[in-house]
Amino acid sequence: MILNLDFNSDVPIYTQIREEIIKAIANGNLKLNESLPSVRNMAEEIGVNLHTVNKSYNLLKDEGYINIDRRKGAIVNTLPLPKNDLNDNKIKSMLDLLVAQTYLTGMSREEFLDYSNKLFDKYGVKDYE
Amino acid sequence: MILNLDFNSDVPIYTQIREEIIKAIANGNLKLNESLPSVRNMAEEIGVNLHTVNKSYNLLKDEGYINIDRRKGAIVNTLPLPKNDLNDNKIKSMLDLLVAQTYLTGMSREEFLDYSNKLFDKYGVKDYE
Amino acid sequence: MILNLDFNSDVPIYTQIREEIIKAIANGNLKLNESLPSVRNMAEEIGVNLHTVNKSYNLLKDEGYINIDRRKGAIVNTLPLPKNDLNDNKIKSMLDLLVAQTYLTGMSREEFLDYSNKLFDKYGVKDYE
Amino acid sequence: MILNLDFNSDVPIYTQIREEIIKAIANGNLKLNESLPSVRNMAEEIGVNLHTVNKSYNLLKDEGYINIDRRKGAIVNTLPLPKNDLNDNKIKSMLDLLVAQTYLTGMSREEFLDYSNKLFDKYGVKDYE
DNA sequence: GTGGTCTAGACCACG
DNA sequence: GTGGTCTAGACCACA
Repeated sequence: MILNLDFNSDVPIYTQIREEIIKAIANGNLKLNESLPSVRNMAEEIGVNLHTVNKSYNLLKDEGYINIDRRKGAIVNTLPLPKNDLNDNKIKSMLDLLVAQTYLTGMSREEFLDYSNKLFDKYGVKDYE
Repeated sequence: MILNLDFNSDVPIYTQIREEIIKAIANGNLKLNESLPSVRNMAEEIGVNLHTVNKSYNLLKDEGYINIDRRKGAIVNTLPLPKNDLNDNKIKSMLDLLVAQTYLTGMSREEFLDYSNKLFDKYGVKDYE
Repeated sequence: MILNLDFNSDVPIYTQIREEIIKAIANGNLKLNESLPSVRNMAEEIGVNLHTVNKSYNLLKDEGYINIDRRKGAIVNTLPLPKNDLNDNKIKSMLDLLVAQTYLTGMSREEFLDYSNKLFDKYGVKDYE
Repeated sequence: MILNLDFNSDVPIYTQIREEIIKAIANGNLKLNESLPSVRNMAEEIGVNLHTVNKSYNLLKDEGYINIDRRKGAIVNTLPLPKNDLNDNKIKSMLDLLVAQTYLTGMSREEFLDYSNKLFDKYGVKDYE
């Protein structure tokens, strides 16, 4: 389990861990129903505090990406996640800001959509099933 | 100048101000070369400290969205912004995460692209000129 | 950590702090990967507000001289800094003005170059490695 | 009299005017004993306040670069300026900082000296007379 | 214990 | 009247 973390970033470590795990699930590095490393192992592996990893796992649980089972530890949830208005709205709100920035910084609509498509390809073909 | 702020959010207020202003520029509520309210006016209007607004303005200046002119105060920069690798990479990195989340939460590629297109329409037709 | 500050100067204190730290790094008083005093300690030591020191540290971070690590505080970056056109241009622009002034005030080219060489000697022999 | 000013810079306008005039004198665009434009004309030409130009001229006078004569207005002083410890120390102090930054940002001593020599060439050959 | 954020209020530099 | 700087003091997020 390799996470790409930047300790000099002003993005909190627990947020970075959350984001890296989401990407890992999306691109298949973490398979459905697979167990994540234990909080303790993960913390040791990447050299951060137990609390930090714990916070990330709890975030991911609250958002529905993983389940935390007393016996089996943290496991990736079956996908797609049950529809969830909160997640949906968060995504749309982020997308709104992102498109505004894209528009203002001169990246074309076409370039944006192309790049989006490339990312969807990377993450799977679920929408074509 | 109405900004949609959530004082209970854990997103810093100066970040929210920054984001709201970017959207306002993109959708034309703030016109090119138009002056933004002075730091003090804006602060009073939205009920925060002037330093908070000041921090937002300086962020926007550093990112190229506005200029701070000693004579005229803060004014919207002419667009599109000069190409800027930093902004570009930030956008692509955000998009990566966003698509991962979209993919996992069951929003389809089509829905995502449709929504993106709607946002681009909202923000202008620059790419069809 | 002794900084040479002039509270009566019209150069802002945070700028003076920035400059003193740059010199301290260059002449080895601050070693690579060494931690700088915490914002609060430094502020107390030199008798200014912690926000003033904070601003200096953030400037230095933005310019690449130091990193601010959530775990270890502010630490001197490994050198030389990654090539950076912005810094490069700033230096050349300052040098332009400086040579103009030197030329007009009667300091000879030779004296200027000698003094420069002495300063390079003081700051290390990196360029002879 | 063309001055290269940046109204979005955080360097005060009067400072920029001062610096541009120093460079203009050094490279011969302003000849010795030549009159500078009147405060009023200069202000109109570059679109700034009278006070701003006035402040620049007074600075230049205090530093010895120009003389201000009631009848003839501001005229470039004969060069080189009379030796002046204040100016000398200012230059050495700026040079110190500049070399520190150069050293840390990886520009080599050779490149620095080469560039300095080029600038001296641009500004004249006084030191070889 | 570290830096990050925010507030309140003051004075100054600039144009 | 504008933003820039600085102070004092508080609370929070993070690790």
